[in-house]
Amino acid sequence: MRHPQTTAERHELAYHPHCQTCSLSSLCLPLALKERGTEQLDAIIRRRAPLKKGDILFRQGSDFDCVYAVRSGSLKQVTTEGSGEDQLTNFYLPSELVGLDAIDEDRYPGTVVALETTTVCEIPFDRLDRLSEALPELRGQLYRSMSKELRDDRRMMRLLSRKTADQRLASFFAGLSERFRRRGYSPYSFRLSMSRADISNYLGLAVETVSRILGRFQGQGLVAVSGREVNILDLPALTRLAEEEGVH
Amino acid sequence: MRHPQTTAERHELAYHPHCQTCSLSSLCLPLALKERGTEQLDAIIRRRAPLKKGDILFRQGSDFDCVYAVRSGSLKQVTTEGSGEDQLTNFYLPSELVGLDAIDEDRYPGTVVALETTTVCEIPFDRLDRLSEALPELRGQLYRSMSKELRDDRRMMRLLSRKTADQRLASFFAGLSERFRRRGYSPYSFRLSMSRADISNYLGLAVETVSRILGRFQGQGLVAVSGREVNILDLPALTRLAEEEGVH
DNA sequence: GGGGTGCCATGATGCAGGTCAAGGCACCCC
DNA sequence: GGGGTGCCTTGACCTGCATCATGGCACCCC
Repeated sequence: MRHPQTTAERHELAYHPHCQTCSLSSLCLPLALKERGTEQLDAIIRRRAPLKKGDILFRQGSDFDCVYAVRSGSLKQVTTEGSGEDQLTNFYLPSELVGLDAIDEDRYPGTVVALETTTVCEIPFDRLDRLSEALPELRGQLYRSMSKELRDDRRMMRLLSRKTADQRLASFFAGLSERFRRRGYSPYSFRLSMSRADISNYLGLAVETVSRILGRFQGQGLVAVSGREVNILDLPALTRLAEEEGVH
Repeated sequence: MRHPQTTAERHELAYHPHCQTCSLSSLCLPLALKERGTEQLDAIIRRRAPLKKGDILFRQGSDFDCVYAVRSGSLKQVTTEGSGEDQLTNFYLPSELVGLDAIDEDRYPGTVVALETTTVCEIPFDRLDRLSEALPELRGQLYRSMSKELRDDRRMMRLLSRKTADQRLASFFAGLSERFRRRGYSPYSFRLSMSRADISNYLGLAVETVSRILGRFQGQGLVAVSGREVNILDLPALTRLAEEEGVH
């Protein structure tokens, strides 16, 4: 994804790698915390060397001990089951928490891979849990993060079971656009960090279908796509298309 | 769903309607709690009059204040979006928690309806949250419940995006069987509390497809179905079929 | 009994999107 | 330059499942 604030972030990383000064604190875990709480949270967070594109944050089946907050870049979660093909279950953008679905079984249920150069904050879950005892706001934020992920999953199920290929792609772009907007980036112009194959896998379509529909959208003046560079030309129409009911 | 313990449960309801004596305590929230904690949890739980088939536990969009633990019976969660058709996102069985996906937005994201006579325990979330401050085991159990639901959702996404109609139905029956087994009921013989329409909606199929495939399964000696009465004849084969990779 | 209603089954037909195959373009390394 | 590799696009064809339509059965109420 594009990083208009790259320079600022580099500066911040070098000099104040703390929640207090992180540009994401209003979206991320510290959201509801007061000064003191943020400091305490900060104390248990470990920085990690940036991941390069294709680097693995953790592997499916390995022991769960940390959740990760995305600081910059993006990742995908991939689950392999049985003799089967992979299923891409999620993309993660800055401020989102990775690994919450591992708490229950104490093992990560999928492999998480960086889609580009990516930095994350590593948070040992047992310490986070203990800290959430003393900080009701942190606890609430954790509950909310998980609850939001549940809601998003339900939306995804709806997409997969009731929407046509066109609507899936429209939803995907509208969703990305919205996520960028909330993070302060342009909702109209961005660079995809994921390949067509990733998108099609995530949306439950064939790569060819994604390609064709993107072409069609282009023809209809909805978007302008060139490789991974995306310009959304008619967001309202895209949103309308995404919300229209499936033909089922 | 069938209730071999109905008499015992009625007895329990009348005389000791408490977590301490609930037959589900080893599956439900009190799972990891000690005596003392169970009592405290018990103190904030409200009983509710049993719901009859078709009764609504709460409506989509109404204010969130409680989560509910299913005590007996079963429910479905239905989400209506836009101008559209309903999407059935979940079935809930005894010991499962309903409403966890409402925390984030403070409104229930779907309507929850009883599929048969159903009793639930009503738990005000703010009090549960506060109690989870003092009881780390309760907190852990809450985190685990949500995490498990996240994992189940991912499995559902996989089902919806990669599995054929046959595999979806095989997964559905194998899953139900497993859930009954864990609750101490027969994994081979049970009564569906949901209609074919519910099943097809949940699995992202047409009712007709469900009907046809059930017929085929019957012919193959996998199950014997008569109305809502189900006998699983070859669970291993069903499981194998469910796990086979989609043809995509 | 007759007719209404809800739920399920089955048959005929069509289409959205998967599959297979081939080609284009950017980039890299020898 | 040439050839390899990764990623995307486009075209031709085919199939799994939705859709439409009809009928059966159980149950209820008049």
